[in-house]
Amino acid sequence: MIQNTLSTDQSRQLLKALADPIRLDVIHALAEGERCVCDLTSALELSQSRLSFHLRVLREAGLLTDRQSGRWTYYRLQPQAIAELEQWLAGLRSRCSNPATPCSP
Amino acid sequence: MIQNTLSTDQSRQLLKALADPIRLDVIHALAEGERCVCDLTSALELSQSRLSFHLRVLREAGLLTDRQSGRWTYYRLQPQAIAELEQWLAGLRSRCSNPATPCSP
DNA sequence: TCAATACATCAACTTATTTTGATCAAATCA
DNA sequence: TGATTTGATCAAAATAAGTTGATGTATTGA
Repeated sequence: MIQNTLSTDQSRQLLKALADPIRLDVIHALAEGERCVCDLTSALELSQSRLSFHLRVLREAGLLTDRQSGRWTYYRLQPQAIAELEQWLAGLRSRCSNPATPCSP
Repeated sequence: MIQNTLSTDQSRQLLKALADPIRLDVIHALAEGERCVCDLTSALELSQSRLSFHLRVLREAGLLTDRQSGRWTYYRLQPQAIAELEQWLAGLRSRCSNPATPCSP
């Protein structure tokens, strides 16, 4: 059995990080593997500081890790963060027994 | 095989709806079954309009349904909405092959 | 060393979300 | 009927999130 280690705060941070179209674009752009920021900037046609802001949100949520190499910073997905969120949601759902028994007619 | 019918917009709406502590409280308060708004108001110690606002967000995201009975409105969870979000996340994750092959040393 | 490139960060601004207090409509009860 | 209760909705205020343009630091290459 897999243990769910996400706190509610971590989960909320993940949910919020994923609830943004630009950040989903970033995730899709990184689906094939890691890329440097300048590459993402031109691929997504975003200003440097704007992209940097969203990369930080994703990184702080645990969805991305970064790696320095020379003057480039490479970002990479952490798909297990998504898996953990899935598990957290499954836990939430399992607590929602929803007995479908109305309190009153 | 289960089809994932959520659009990106629906998923974002669900993610956003779940990324709020008050709304998670509401979900937990409804875990045992449906409750009327006045009951939730006192259970969660929220002002009426504040709770009403969050109920609407949850309802519009598809996480709750409501039912009128006399002068009460009963809200109930739709756990399948969470299940659909889990599936959407699984799809997102599956697209993140993450080959772990750095572009450069 | 000097100029250029990559990228983080900051402050000011804009936009979106949430909260508050008030008003309103429907249902019920005296 | 008139008073009460439930709960939605609205406008204004408060707060949070995102954007912009500028500045700063590290690295590299000329």
